[in-house]
Amino acid sequence: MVAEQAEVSRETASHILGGKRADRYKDSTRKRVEDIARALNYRPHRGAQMMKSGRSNIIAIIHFGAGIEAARKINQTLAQQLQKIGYDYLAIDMNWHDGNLDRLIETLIGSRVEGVLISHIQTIFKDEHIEKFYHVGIPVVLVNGETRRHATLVSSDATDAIEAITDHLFTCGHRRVLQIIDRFSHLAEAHRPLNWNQRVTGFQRSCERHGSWTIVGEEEFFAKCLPWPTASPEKLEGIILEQNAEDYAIVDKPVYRLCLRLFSQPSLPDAIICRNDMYAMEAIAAALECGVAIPHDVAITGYDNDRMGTFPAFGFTTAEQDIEGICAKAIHLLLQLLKAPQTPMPETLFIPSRVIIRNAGSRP
Amino acid sequence: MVAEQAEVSRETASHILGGKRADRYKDSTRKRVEDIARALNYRPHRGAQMMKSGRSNIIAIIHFGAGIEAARKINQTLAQQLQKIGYDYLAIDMNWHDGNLDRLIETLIGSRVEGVLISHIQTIFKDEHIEKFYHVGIPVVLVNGETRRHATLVSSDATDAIEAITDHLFTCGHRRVLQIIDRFSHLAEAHRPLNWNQRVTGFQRSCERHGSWTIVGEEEFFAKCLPWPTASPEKLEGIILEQNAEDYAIVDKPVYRLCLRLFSQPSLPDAIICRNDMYAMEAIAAALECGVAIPHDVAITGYDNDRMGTFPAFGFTTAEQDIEGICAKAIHLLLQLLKAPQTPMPETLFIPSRVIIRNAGSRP
DNA sequence: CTGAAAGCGCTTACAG
DNA sequence: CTGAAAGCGCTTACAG
Repeated sequence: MVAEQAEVSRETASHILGGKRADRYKDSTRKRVEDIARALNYRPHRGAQMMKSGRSNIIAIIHFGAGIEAARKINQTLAQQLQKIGYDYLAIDMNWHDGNLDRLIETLIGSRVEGVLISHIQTIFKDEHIEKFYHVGIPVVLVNGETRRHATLVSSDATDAIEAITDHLFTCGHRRVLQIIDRFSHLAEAHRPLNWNQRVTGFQRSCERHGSWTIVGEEEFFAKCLPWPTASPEKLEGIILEQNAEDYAIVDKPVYRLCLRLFSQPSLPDAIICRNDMYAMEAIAAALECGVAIPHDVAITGYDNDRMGTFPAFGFTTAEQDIEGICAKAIHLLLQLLKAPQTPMPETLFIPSRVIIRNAGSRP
Repeated sequence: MVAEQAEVSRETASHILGGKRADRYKDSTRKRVEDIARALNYRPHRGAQMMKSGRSNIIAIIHFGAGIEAARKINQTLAQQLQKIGYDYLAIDMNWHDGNLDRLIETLIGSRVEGVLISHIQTIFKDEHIEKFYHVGIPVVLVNGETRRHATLVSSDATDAIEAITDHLFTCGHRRVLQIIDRFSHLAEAHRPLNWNQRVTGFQRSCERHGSWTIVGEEEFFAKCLPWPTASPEKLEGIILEQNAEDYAIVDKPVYRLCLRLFSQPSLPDAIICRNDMYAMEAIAAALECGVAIPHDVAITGYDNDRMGTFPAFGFTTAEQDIEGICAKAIHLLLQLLKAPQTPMPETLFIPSRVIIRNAGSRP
């Protein structure tokens, strides 16, 4: 340590600079030490502090998909809330990592992070990875995304919001409402993404109340559903159009491509429910390109309340997650686990979203 | 250390697990130690390692504005390139920090980061903050943004790109080209943002070659420039419209608002050059709202090559930064500084951007 | 091929 | 009010 070299005492400096027992010392001594420390540009060594105290005071925030506004806001909110209660955080953007998830986890454990928050977890991040944290006693809480063993998930629930949006569309006079989604109906219920289940359930509930619903794949849709039977114009109908899930991983702009195809057909649906605002913008870009008037010819809705949707020219109906609420809950659970590792935790904890009705969702 | 407790030797474990002198040991010993370590879930303590070796192997990446795609890509590229050469990184999103920049810097110094990369530095981050790193011998390299004392800046250069874009617009037959920008002409040359200078210079160069240019504030523009004098229709003219710089900080969607006002005028410019693709989208949103046809009535151009601009419906001319090149250069300089702290460094190092011509920039 | 020794920079009781 | 002692978990020469 430098401070005492330059002056007098030894770990007196530690007391004074550490702040804990600073009051026990004479003002003169304290001042002297502080001055010297400043002059010598002294900074405590974090590694040494961690080693002694045994605590790092660090929570890792592992996140995916910085491309989505709502996801960014969640990460930011997590970080800010952690800071507010005095924790430091270590932000890990999984998009920045070229594979080697194992090495990352080793690093985090080696850094002695005390807890882990994972937002919008993706399939690369598996049960066995969470397990590594679990083995060394580091609690993990998931924020939006999917469930994993040995971790609690706090997530927004799209069910009610999608139901309300669908209701709204039918109420506005739309007859045929299309929900575009990636394909998971071929998997067993338990293997379908949570969010997928929520969207489909909410949609179905509304459709059943107003009319009927079907679920079809993309090819089947174009082969059998179009052109629409014109028999009963007053019949209300919901259609879930499943695109190949790989399209979402591999193909750039999957919804845009689908809509280009759709909008070149002679008969259109009245409204399209998109998975989120980013995809809603893809639909709108396709509509503009094809000369389809929004919302006159087709209404579009999204999810997430992106900035882009706030322009009246796009202005689609959407839903907003309770970001503060989700983050607060997740951190609360993590803190509980930190204090009492054995606390029984729910597997999932859902928080509803708020619907935002905008003009592009309704007939003008 | 756990491994030896369970088995035999003591710092033999360190050698074997550390990997350095592992070859010196008998296979049997090695295997035994490794097995035990695995069984006991041993992870070296990063703090302790750092303390001993005196090196952290960590570079901090401090970044702003995750809302802009190009900025995100730069941060990601920096991180990946650092990893490739064996460094760990610590990502700091300044948007996540509620003030308290001093505390952040203390933390970083305490973490013994070996170097700092700051991308898209903003005004809150001042010379004196950089100085703190400088005092303790941590080199700082800036990536895009502004210059600071004791730091080298590696940045894209917009000059040539803006000149080429302006040239292109004039060549396409546009007469009156408007560049929208925030106001800095009232400051002395040295205090204007680098990027501002580049944009204005590139624009002026092109205008001087094709005709003339003027620079006006927003109010002055609406009071004096409109409606356009119709005297000489073949005269080519560039106008730099300066909005109040505070608008960009305080007002949401400054370009959108300006364009709403502009598009309600009886006579329009032929083309509008926006600061980046995000603002270009604001202009487009305003155009759609006002029934102004893009690019027929007004052509729009941006900068940064965002995803949104790749849809044909928006498809504005833009420019793409050489992100790989910028990052490689920045890291190269940082490494030099790490090896030889006294290496003389240039104050700034500019890397040109590549122009991408798209339909919305030209008359159809 | 393996172990004893020293020390990285700090903090926390404890004894003056 | 202040200092001597012990130890956090590791690594790196060095000596067997």
